[in-house]
Amino acid sequence: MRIITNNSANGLGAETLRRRGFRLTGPRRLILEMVQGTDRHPTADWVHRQVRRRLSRVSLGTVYRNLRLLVEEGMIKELPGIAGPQAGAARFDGNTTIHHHFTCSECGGIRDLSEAVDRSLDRRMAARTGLRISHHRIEFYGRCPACQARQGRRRRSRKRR
Amino acid sequence: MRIITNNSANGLGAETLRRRGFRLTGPRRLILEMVQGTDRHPTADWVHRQVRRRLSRVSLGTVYRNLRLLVEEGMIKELPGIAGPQAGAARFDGNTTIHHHFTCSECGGIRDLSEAVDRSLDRRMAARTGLRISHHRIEFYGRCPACQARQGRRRRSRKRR
DNA sequence: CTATTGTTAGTAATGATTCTCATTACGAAC
DNA sequence: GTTCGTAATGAGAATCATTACTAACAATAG
Repeated sequence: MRIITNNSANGLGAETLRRRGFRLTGPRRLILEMVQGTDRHPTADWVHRQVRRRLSRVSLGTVYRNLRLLVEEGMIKELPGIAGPQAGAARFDGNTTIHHHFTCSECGGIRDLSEAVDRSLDRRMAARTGLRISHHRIEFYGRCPACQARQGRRRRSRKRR
Repeated sequence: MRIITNNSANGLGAETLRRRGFRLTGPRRLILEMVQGTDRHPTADWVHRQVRRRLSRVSLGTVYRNLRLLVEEGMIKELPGIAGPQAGAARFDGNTTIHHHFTCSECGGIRDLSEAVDRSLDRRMAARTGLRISHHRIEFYGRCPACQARQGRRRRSRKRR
């Protein structure tokens, strides 16, 4: 499985941003870089911790404000949260192309899948249901290699979140 | 599009419940009925309001406790939350069969789709990635008929949650 | 009947997120 | 470079969803 990283390589440069009516300030640039520079589908809190390592006075509110802004501008995406353990916190994704996910139902980790997206599925489903469909996303579930290694020996202690 | 309702029709009767070590008490029975009796993928809060109409002293804590319990017992499911407006609250589903969803990206409403699930996709993806996949779920996105009718005239006022 | 365990309402506590507001940074015009 | 309007920020309060805790009560086993 190839992990899609897709750093930097989206068409929006600093000029585009300025044209759109907002500046690429220090905190904002760092927040964007952090989300784009990882494939961990980070939470706001994780981004905050990372940003602080370089700009220590950045507040959590600023991180949230800018994550929302970047989502609105289409520069990053917000994932539908995961159910079960670790739910409750929003996850963000610097890879704005449509792609599928594999979610480990044990540890809650999410991996991008690089498999091609079947656009014809949208058309077929639209035809059958009469709905206007813009796109779809497939979520695969199972146990990730790491959790498999841990071989369910320890009877799965049910931990919340 | 057919809406899957699937009330009542799962193999677990009252005896099974008792055997499993918990009683189908008044509040608990109502909570289960409410989730199974709707296709709205309700939040805990919605269930609470409904239950109260019949048993007014039921507390919100009881609703949460029992929803989690019913999920653990496999009698209902918890959905991966939706992104964007209205995110932040867990959604539950009385239809425990694997099925796909259509999410309106405008109002956040979720509909069940009755289309067959392609199990071979799991096998193919597992072969390609080496992951152990138990199942998948397809989320379709678009605007629902109701929101389409509202024809984006009113420039979409961005409401949060 | 009595000990044990399950269930509850009510409420406090927590975690994630948003909001408010006073302050600061920036860019354009003078 | 001073001034002015606006965008952006940090800090903390407020809000929302959820969980944890507690004391009381009910069902059940022995």
